Amino acid sequence: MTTADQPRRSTRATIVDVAREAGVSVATVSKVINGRYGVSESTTERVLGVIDDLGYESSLVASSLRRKSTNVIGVLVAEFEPYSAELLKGISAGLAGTGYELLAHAGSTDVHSRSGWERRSLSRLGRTLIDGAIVVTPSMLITDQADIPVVAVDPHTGPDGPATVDSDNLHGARSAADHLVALGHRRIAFLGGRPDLRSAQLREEGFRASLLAAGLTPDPDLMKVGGYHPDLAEAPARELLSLPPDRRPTAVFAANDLSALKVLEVARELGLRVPEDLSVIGYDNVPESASSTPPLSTVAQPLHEMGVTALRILLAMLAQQPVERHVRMPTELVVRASTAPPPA
Amino acid sequence: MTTADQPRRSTRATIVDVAREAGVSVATVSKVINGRYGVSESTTERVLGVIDDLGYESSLVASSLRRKSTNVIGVLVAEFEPYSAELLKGISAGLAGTGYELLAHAGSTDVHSRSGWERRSLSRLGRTLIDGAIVVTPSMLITDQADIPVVAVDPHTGPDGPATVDSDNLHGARSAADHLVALGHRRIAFLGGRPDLRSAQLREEGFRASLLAAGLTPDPDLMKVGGYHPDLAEAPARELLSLPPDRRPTAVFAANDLSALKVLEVARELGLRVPEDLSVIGYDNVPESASSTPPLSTVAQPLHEMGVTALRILLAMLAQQPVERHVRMPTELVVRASTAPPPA
DNA sequence: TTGAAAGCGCTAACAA
DNA sequence: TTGTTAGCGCTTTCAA
Repeated sequence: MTTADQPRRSTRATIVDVAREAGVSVATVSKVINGRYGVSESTTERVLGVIDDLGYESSLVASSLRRKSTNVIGVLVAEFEPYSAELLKGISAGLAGTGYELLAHAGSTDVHSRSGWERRSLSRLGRTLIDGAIVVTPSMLITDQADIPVVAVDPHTGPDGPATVDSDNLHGARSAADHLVALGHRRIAFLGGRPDLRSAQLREEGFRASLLAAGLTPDPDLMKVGGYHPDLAEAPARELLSLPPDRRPTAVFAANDLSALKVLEVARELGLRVPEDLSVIGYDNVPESASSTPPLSTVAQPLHEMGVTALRILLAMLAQQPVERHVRMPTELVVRASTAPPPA
Repeated sequence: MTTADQPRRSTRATIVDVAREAGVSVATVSKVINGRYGVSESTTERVLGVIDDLGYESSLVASSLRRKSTNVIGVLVAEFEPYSAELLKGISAGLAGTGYELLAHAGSTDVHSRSGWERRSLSRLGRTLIDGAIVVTPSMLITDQADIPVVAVDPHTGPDGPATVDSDNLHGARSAADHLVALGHRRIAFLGGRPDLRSAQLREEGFRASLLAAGLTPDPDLMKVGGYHPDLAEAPARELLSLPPDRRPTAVFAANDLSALKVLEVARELGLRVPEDLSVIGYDNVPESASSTPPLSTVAQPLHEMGVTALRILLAMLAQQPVERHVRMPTELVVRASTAPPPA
């Protein structure tokens, strides 16, 4: 049996098309779709047949607008870079069998005007498109913008915000800097992250603590901010490595792998060999860090598990179940080939 | 100045709230938001002020429903695994400055019932939520489900479907198998991909061609299908490696890295050393392949560029500009540590 | 320059 | 068991 009496529209079929074709009301079709009681078996069958014929699928947008819940989880990121991509893999894996769908939204287009994207995304999607959200490295404190459950991964600094998942940044940074110190480095630079994120502050703190414990004084000239982003890290990296040899750092601890990778790039450009002339260590252990030249020493965060955990917390919140609101995960030093003793 | 005369609602502000607060009609607020002409400067200012006070952001869902276009690009995947994540990174990077937002949708929850997810996603999101879509490894031939522009990455096999981006699978597979042959392997197994995808068929074809060219006959017992998915690849991998030593392959070419990684895992479990007892080569060069033990030899596809290209084609289609509808990208053999001459 | 009203595709009372 | 009706939050004619 073919389709409508009218010439086949080129646009997708709507519930109205189905209703007309099946000779029932729109409400009845809706009931069939959503498995509500009170539709005769014969009608159900007929409607289902038409739905099949027409290849009808309900519009997520339209039903979201009307319904209170949508069964979709939102993952809000500024952009899809290695860090958020790893979290996404974990979240996606954790989603299997939960009955939820996943919608990931990249909200910020410009590197420089990237504050507040999560507030905007949350407002635009919250309560209508998504039932709950995981927001990755929010650029500001999240309040209950959209009155949906939210968990933040690598949260913004500030007093009681949303539920959070992070890793032990203080300890992680300490272990990275300790590693450099243990190798014998004395002029160690720090290429910081986004100052608004608690993680960046803690990594700096860990760095300082390590140096102090070793009897070294962090040199203000060797402390730069790279914003966790390669584009933002390039200039400070270049400054650091362009210092005269006697003042140039023999090692740099970059607050994330992307910045560290950029340091590698700049070093190569300036003719500095890593690790012979310069040691570099990153943070995060994104997959890319293993395949750089040389492979990057770094501090591993369990990104997949952090994603899974964030999802678990969010699902518990959605199910109104009690759940811990702050989870901190361990880190691990990963020594690869970008760190070595300083040049003699 | 504080907010409403009414007790602050706990739900997000809507356009009605803004209108009430500003003492204008909803239509006027809409005009202000969308920069339409015909609103006095003073009114505009007042409305903008209220919007700011209330932290109002328009609901993507509601405006999508009413509008014809949404300025958002959809990326439709079955799940977020390394392959789609890499494409996503490329797409995300390419999106900067285009004015489009990105919404990535994971449509399939279950590994086993994963056929047709893209048809569903396309119907549910198309024309209402997204202006165009990039669909990754579609499980079926895409017709104009949603009458929005679509480009498929790693397309389904079949006659003229949507615009496509893929890489030279025939040549890539050939180079992988040639590598194994050149190392001296004679009993080479093939762990295939998803038979419905053109890429999987071509990789098998390339494999056969290589063996034939070397005067070897592909052994049907050593040809398995792994479906590109670790969960689906485990059983066939185990079968292959559990064969008696004289019939067991000395090398396996897995049709994608995820399957190859699974082979590594199974080999380890069975006490086979890689590459001493068994060589393994994958396909894709996802970042994970570089950090396995041992690092995986593989065939690189330029995944970021493929993502960027798919986006470029899609944007051209959206802009009604002429554009090539099929782009094939080159591949490159990446030899790492998982391949070596066969045991003597 | 402003607002009233219709309607996007759907769901949920409520009536019939 | 089915259909009528009233919206969800927004944009867009069209009148005022």
